[in-house]
Amino acid sequence: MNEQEFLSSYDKRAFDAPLVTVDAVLFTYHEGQLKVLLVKRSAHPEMGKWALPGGFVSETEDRSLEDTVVRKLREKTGVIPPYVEQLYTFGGRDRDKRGWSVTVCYTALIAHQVCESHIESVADARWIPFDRVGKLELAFDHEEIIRFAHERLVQKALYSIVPAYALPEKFTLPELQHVHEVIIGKPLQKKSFRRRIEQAELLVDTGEKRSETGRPATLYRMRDDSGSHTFVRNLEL
Amino acid sequence: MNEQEFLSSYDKRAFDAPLVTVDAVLFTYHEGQLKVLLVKRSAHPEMGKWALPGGFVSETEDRSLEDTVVRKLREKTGVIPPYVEQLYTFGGRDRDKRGWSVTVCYTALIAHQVCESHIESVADARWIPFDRVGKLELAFDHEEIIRFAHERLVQKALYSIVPAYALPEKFTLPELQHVHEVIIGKPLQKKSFRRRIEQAELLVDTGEKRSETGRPATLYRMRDDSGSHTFVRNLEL
DNA sequence: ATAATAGTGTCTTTCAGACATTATCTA
DNA sequence: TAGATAATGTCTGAAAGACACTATTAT
Repeated sequence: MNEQEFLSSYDKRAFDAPLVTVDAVLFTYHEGQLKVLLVKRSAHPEMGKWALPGGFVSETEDRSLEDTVVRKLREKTGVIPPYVEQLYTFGGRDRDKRGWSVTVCYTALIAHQVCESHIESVADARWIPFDRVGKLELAFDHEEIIRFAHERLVQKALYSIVPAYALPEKFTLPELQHVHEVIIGKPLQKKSFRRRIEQAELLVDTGEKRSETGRPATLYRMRDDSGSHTFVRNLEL
Repeated sequence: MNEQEFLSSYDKRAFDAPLVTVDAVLFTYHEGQLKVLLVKRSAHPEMGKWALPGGFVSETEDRSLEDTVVRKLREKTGVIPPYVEQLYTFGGRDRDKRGWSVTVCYTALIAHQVCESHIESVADARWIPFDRVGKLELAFDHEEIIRFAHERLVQKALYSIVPAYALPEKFTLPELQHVHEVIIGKPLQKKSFRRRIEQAELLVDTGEKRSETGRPATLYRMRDDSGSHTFVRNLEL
């Protein structure tokens, strides 16, 4: 038998295969807090519980796993988040009552403001403060997944400015520092924080200032590639 | 309908699901080189090409994805590698001619010596120098996966001593440094390399020495948790 | 003694921590 | 002018880079 013959006689459905889903831990920064997007399950199993946005791969709509996660996130937020990165794949016999299952999980970040109106229009989606995730009963192993995503995000906050994707296009340095502080749960040295970002030239001065109370702060914008920059030395935990 | 009723009437096979496989990039250090374990495919598709060790999840044998990868690696090497970590999940419509597929990939490390005899007994498995991977025509997207695993391993070599898992239980510091140098493709400062390992107390002096030519080198053993230690500062790339 | 490899001493450089000081706004 | 917040100056400390030097073996 040659490969052509093999492929034309091959039937994927003849084998037991795990369920495959894609889930996203979408973080944002709002009202001084780190928040996670959760969706109330409207179908069995685990109906009524809060869960991560996600769902099954569509063999017709999706060419890749990224397509799946982006499609799912756009359904809930109305936009494509500027930062989407694969987190980890959780798989096992017992994590879903329907049978052996695999979920490919992503971490995503977005500015609260750009999806606020759309999320309010989606009845089942809500931003939940990260601090309160422990108080909810989440579906499947989604609480574990959120904790895992958070741990990874803490590391990123120590050696990159990836958390900037949780802010609007223009933001101030004190704002960005506060996002980092909220993520890692500890205050940072203002000087150290600014110095490393300046030296690596990761932000562009927009020329604008934002004034609330006190001295107005400079508004910056990320450079195109500054999300992928990693400092050689971590901030202290 | 309640959840019980839902579950008893649920049929996984009623839905189109991607193929799910698990693959491993198993590295070792031998003859001064970094090598990768490859397996010659004996079945369609891509029959005859070199591929990563791996295969389908077994719903009966495996309780988790780690079970699958460990089972597959033990089949080829005869032992369970001391370091197995999830790398990335590659998925898409076109990566496997059988249809939409997902492969959950792992990076693993092992000492050459502990599996040498078993691999020689497995007709289809071979250690390939990492440098020569580009010259082979690999199955599926396995070359891309190996490059990805290597990039991740380079990072680990800069901020951890994870590469030590590619060595036997007892090894010398110059040996370990050379593994790091071969991985990152660049010489390192002897003093810097030793200093950080000593300060973090990651290795235990076995009291033994190894003598080849020149001054005998101290033989060390890893501490139980030293694989998970990360230095706060990277070595220079 | 020489060659070879292991291991140390020590000065320089880099960059984060600490924290005082100055700058710029509003009320 | 006082209060608030933004931004800087500058000293200290920790850890890596560079590279010369010493130590221990075999021949």
